[in-house]
Amino acid sequence: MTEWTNRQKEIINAALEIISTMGIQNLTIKTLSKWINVTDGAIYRHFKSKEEILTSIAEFFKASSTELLNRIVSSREPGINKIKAFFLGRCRQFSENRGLVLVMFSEDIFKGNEAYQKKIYETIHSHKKLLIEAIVQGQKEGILEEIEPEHMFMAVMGALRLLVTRWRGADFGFDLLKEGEKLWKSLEKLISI
Amino acid sequence: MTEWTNRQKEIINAALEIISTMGIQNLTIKTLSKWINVTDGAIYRHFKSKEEILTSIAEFFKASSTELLNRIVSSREPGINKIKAFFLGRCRQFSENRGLVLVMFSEDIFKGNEAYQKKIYETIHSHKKLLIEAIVQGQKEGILEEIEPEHMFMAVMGALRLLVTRWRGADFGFDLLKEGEKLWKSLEKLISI
DNA sequence: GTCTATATGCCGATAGAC
DNA sequence: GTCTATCGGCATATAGAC
Repeated sequence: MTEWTNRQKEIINAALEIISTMGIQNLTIKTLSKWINVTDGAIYRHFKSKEEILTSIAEFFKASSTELLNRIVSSREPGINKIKAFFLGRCRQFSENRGLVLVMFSEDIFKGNEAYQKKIYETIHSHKKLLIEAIVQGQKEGILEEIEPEHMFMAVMGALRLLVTRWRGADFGFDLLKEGEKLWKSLEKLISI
Repeated sequence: MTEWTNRQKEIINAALEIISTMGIQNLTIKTLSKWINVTDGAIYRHFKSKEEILTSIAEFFKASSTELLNRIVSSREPGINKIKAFFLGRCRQFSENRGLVLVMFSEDIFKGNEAYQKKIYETIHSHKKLLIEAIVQGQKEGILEEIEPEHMFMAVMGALRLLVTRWRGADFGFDLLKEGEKLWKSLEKLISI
């Protein structure tokens, strides 16, 4: 399933809003149907199960972030610029759709939904692969420190994750992109030679 | 509550085991009572609610990690050694009790249990404060890069978190302490001048 | 497509016998 | 302290009228 009806899109967006404002725990068929002003039974006209809704969210996430990544990878920029573009692109993406934060940073939440987990895992993994290629490229260009590329990946993405976690903890109360830019400047100092 | 009966300790440990093997979703009074071979009603002789069990887990976490941290802080080591000791100490701690991983890295999971969240939040926050003091100390000693201490904290602890997440994803199938040591060597290169 | 009504199951928690 | 039995609540999902 890669094409959705308008109602389906409405449901997916509502689910993302509920997740980001009230937490995944409160995403039930009931809260979802109330959100878009229909009764709970009506939801099942559009999705055959709650699991299918979650899987659709995973597909939405994949579609919207793969686009960002492909744009970056196909550019002929130095490795470090690619990493920066990804780092800040993610900040922008999260700012625009807060629901995606939870989708991406929730290893436990969706336990039990294998289709969902598999898709998220694949997506994150392919991103990781491409970023590590950019790191290797940067090392070859003599700009990045010569450490295990995977370790550099962990430092950069781990820092981003903590920033986003703090942002959520602060109820999205600061400008993620602005703070992301500051953080990136610090990280750049660390990873550059 | 800071002292527990044997049965209570048994229940707390069982809960941690269930969380680490089957996920927090499957921690119910029923799975818990089955795990230690009593009926569900019997649990309520030892804890008055499920919430109280979770809060006890938070207290257990606090007790076991504060001890580590105090030992480190009171030492007269250079700042960077303190950070290293904390980093590897955490790896060791998680290796010894896998349940603690989920306790620490689960912003969402325990939503709804305010007592739990508050305690975990306080604990993590006090650790962060002490670590940042160690970073500032290291910068004064001229050993660590002169960037925003908070950003260095995020890079180091974020990387640790991703390592631990990978460890869990691999079903604890590699030696966390060993991989942690490798990761630390890389991080040391990044943050040192 | 949406409504109301309902089936089914699991959850946390309690009562009372032993 | 543990047992069995049970309550009330809420979850997903279905059936049938409109």
